Amino acid sequence: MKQISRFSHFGELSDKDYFRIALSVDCVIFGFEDDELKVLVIKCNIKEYKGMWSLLGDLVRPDEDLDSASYRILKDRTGLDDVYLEQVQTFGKVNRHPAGRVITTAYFSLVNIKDHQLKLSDNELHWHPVKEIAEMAFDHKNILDTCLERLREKIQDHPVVFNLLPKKFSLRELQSVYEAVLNCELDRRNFRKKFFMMDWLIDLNELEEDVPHRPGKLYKFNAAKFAKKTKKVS
Amino acid sequence: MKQISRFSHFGELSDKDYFRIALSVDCVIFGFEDDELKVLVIKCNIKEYKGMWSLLGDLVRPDEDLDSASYRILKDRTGLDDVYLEQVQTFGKVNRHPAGRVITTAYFSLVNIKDHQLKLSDNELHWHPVKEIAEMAFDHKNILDTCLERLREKIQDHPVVFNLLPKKFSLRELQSVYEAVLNCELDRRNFRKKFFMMDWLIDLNELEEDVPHRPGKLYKFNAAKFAKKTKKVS
DNA sequence: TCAAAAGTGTTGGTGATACACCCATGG
DNA sequence: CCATGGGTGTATCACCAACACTTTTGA
Repeated sequence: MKQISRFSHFGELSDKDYFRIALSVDCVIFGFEDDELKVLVIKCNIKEYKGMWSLLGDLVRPDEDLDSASYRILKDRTGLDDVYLEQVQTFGKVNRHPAGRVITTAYFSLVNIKDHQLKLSDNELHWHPVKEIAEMAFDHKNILDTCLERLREKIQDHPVVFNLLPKKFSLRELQSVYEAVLNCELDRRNFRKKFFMMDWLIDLNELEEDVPHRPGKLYKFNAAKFAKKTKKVS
Repeated sequence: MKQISRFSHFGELSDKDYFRIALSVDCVIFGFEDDELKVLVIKCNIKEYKGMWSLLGDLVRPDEDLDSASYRILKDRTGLDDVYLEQVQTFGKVNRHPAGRVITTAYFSLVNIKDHQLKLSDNELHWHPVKEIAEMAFDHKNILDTCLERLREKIQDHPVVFNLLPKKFSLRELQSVYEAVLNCELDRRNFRKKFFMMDWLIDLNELEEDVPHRPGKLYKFNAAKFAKKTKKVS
C-alpha cells in the first residue's frame, strides 16, 4: 500500500502503526415472531465474554465495501440477500474489544423469520426476544440499544416494517409489529386510519384462514409507491 | 496484537491482511458568517485531487477513541475544544481513497467562526460557503451533503444551532441561521412564536448596537434547560 | 349463544401556516 | 421624514388522540 500523504500527523508514528486497527461490521438483525421483536444472536466464544450473547459480525475484508461486508454476514447467517439493511453508527472506543483495537460499524436489518432456515448448530445461533436481553458481550448491548432506537425513529415515517412480515398480512399483524417495536399500545382505529391515509397498503381481497375468530382482511405492501432510491454512500 | 477469535472467517486470510485497512475521521465543520452557512476546507495536496477542496481529517491513532480523534482534529485546526460534534456516518467504499484502503467516519461540528483564529498559512485553510461548493476531493462532497442533510434534520427538534452564534444574539440572527441551513425563507412572526414557545431563549434585556435601524433585543441560549446527556457510545 | 377480534366515525385539542400593520431607531 | 428592520395577533387548516358499539366468525 502506498503512503497516504494527505494526513497531517503521519510522521509521528510509522505507517505500520496506523494499520494496527481492525475494522469489523456488526449486524443487528431484527425479526418478528409470537408478537415479539426478536434479534438474531449467537453465543460468544472468546474467554472474556464466554457464554454471553453477541451480535453477528465479522472483520471487513480489504477488498470489500463496508456495505458489502454487512450483506455478506447477513447472507452467510440467514441465506437471505434481498433484505433491508441500514448503517447506524460506528463504535470505536479503544478498549471495546479485549483482544485488540477493533472499531466496528453497526447495521440493522429487518427480516421475516419464516423466510429462511438458520444453521442452528452454530453456537446456539437463534432468535432472542429483544426485551429479554439485559446484557451482552463487548459493547453489543449498547449497539443493540442504539439500533433499536434508530429503528423506532425510522418506522415513524418510513415504510420499513413490512420487511418483518410475510408478503400477505393482516392489519392486526402490522399493528402488532409497531407495538412490539415501540413497546407501547396503539389505538386500533387511529392505526387503521393512518395506514389507509398513507396509501401504503394494497387490499388483496383475501381473508385470514384458520383463526378462531372473525378473519381479518389481508394486505400487501404497496411497493410500487416507493421507487428504489439506492443511496449507496458508504 | 492478539488473535481475534470471534470472527468466523479469520482463517481465510492472514492476520496481517486484516490490518491493511486504515481508518480515518473527517470533520465537516460548519460555521455561520455573512448570513451564509460555511464549511472549513483545505486545499488537497495529493496528486489525484490536486487543488481541490477537502475536509479536515486524519488517521485514527491506535490508542485514541474514535470520538477523540475527531475532537483532536477540531482542536488542532480551530483551537476550539468545547464544541458540538456529532458522528454521522462511515464511508467505506473500496476505492474511495486513491492511495489505498481507507475507511472514514464523518463527524459534523458547529462552531462560532468569530471564536477563534485559523492558521491560514496551511494550504489555504478557510471558511467556504457551502452553497458554492460543487465538487471536492475524494468522496468529500458526498460526505458534506450527508452531513448537511443530518444537520437539517437535527435542527428541527434540537437546540444545536446556538453553537454557530455568539453568546448574545438577536432573533434576526437566529432566524438567519435557520434560513441559511435550511436554504429557505421563514415567516418572522411564526419563527418568533415558535422559539418563545419552546422556551429555548433567555431575554438579556439588552439591545443590539451599531445597527442602522431599530435595534433588536439580545438573547442567550437557555442552556440550563438541557442537562448534558453525554451519550458516549462510540 | 358465546368468545374474540374485526370493522367503523366523530369530536376536541394542538400545533403549523398564512397574512398586515404600527413602532423605534439612525441617517 | 424616510428607510430599515423590529415587534406583534388572528383565522384557518391539518393532524393526532380519545373514545364505544356493531359485526362476523369459529367453537
